Amino acid sequence: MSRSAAIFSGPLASRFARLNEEQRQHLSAAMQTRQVAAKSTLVEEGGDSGVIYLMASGWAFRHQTRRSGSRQIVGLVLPGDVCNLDALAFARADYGVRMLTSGTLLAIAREDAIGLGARHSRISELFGHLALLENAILCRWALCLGRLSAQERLAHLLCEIAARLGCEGAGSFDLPLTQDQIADTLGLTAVHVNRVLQQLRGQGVIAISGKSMTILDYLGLRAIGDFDPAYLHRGEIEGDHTSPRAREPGPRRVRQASESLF
Amino acid sequence: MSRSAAIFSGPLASRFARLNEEQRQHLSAAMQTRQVAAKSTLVEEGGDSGVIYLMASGWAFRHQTRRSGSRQIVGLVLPGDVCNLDALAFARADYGVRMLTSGTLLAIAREDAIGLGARHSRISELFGHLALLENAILCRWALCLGRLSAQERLAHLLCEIAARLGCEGAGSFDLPLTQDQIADTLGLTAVHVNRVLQQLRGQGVIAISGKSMTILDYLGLRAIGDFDPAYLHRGEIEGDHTSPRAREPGPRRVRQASESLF
DNA sequence: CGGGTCGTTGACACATTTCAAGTTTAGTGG
DNA sequence: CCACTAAACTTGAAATGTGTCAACGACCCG
Repeated sequence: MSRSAAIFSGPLASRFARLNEEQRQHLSAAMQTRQVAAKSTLVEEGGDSGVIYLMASGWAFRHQTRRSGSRQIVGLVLPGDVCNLDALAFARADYGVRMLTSGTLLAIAREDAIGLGARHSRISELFGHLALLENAILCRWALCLGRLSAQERLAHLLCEIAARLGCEGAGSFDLPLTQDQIADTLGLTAVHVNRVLQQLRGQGVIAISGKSMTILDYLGLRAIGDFDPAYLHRGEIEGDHTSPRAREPGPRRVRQASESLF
Repeated sequence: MSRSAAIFSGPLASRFARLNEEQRQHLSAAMQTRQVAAKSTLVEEGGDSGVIYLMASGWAFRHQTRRSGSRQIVGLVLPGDVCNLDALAFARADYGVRMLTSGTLLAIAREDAIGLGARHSRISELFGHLALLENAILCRWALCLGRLSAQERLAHLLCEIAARLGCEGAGSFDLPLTQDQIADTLGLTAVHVNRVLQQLRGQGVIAISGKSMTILDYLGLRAIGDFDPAYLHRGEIEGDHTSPRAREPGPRRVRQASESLF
């Protein structure tokens, strides 16, 4: 029966579409739902990562801190994302995770997630793909941090958020980030983020009222931020079960080293 | 038998220490050795990623390019690393990979690697851990790019390279990067990299002659770059088979949702 | 009503870039 | 082995994007 359907609803559903009902049952049997408040800390930087969290609803961010105190946000966790995948490999968290909004999490013990991965190749494959998707996003962030101007970075970030939320094109969404947090994401200061936001407003590509961000000219914003959504690989993880046979475990011929790979 | 011992020698051995002889046999049966010249392109940015490369000896870098032409190096591939792990998940490469030196690669067809991962949970677990290790490094690079000064970034990069090469403490190693490539790694210009290198030489923490980089004062360099090697998780991936039983697939009790995870 | 967080604005400082010209080094062909 | 060329490295002066410091206003929540 569809107990799993109840848990994997909304944004989580598409991320876990590749699993069959049985696999989803195994996962949901090991998971617990938890409501958390805005600003609550899910994972302490450098702390023990005994639990892995899935974001069912709400936003969070991953952050690293220097001894000097300055902070860099190294990832945004949107609905459907895993908060701390790195717990699968490492017992100690490299980054902290804090909620931006209140939200609903699914929690699974680290050892249980590892065990499920070991016993179900599709689950472990899914974890791997999610990790590689995070890598792709981090690579792009490195490009933005290293080679884009402040205005370009801001435009790029807004495009990425819109794309990951699935609300591309002109439209509005709630942006629960303070200018301080945007600055820590883009490697800028809050003062400068403020000025650049007003530039973008002045150019008529975005509009802001409170926490609500409206993209007035999506193509313009894309052009400013040099944004190409290919790196997000949307549809590649979610929709892959259009050809599920090719991925089934089982006897498979492995190419011998004598044949040419080149 | 120990054909795999011949293939997984040197730096690759420690990375694959977690696999048993049988699993290494499966991998090596699907792999081919290839010698490549310096500056050769392994993966084209945006191109098809049909083959996954392991670096047995030599250095390479991963890079992404903007439409404007400016380039960011998003990863260094050192001996023992996988060049393009992302091929496991995506058919199209997000980044290009080019050799810095001549080198020896082990190549495996994308589908074969996926198939091996599906049939051997330890292999797929290993892939996952390597992906998460890259993730940890990328997070740190984001912190460096966003929040460190030019001198700090350069010191941090040199510390990271020394640590990943396993030659920590004072010592020399060949650094096959041009100042241009260092600049593209750190989000700076080559001119500025040159100036900062000379600052570090003036402070007596490093010495350069040709391609040879000598760290004269490792602790000083660490202090300048705010470097803490914890994020490299050395020993955690390689040495994990101190407790291999805990990782064996097989019957495992999964905590029920009624128990508390919190 | 009060206090803190967040946003806004201005003037100034500075790290890094840009531009430009040289020098050294490495690679290549005769 | 030398001559030649391109790539890599150096150095200086000037331009500029972003940071810093400081003050004030708006908003929210208790």
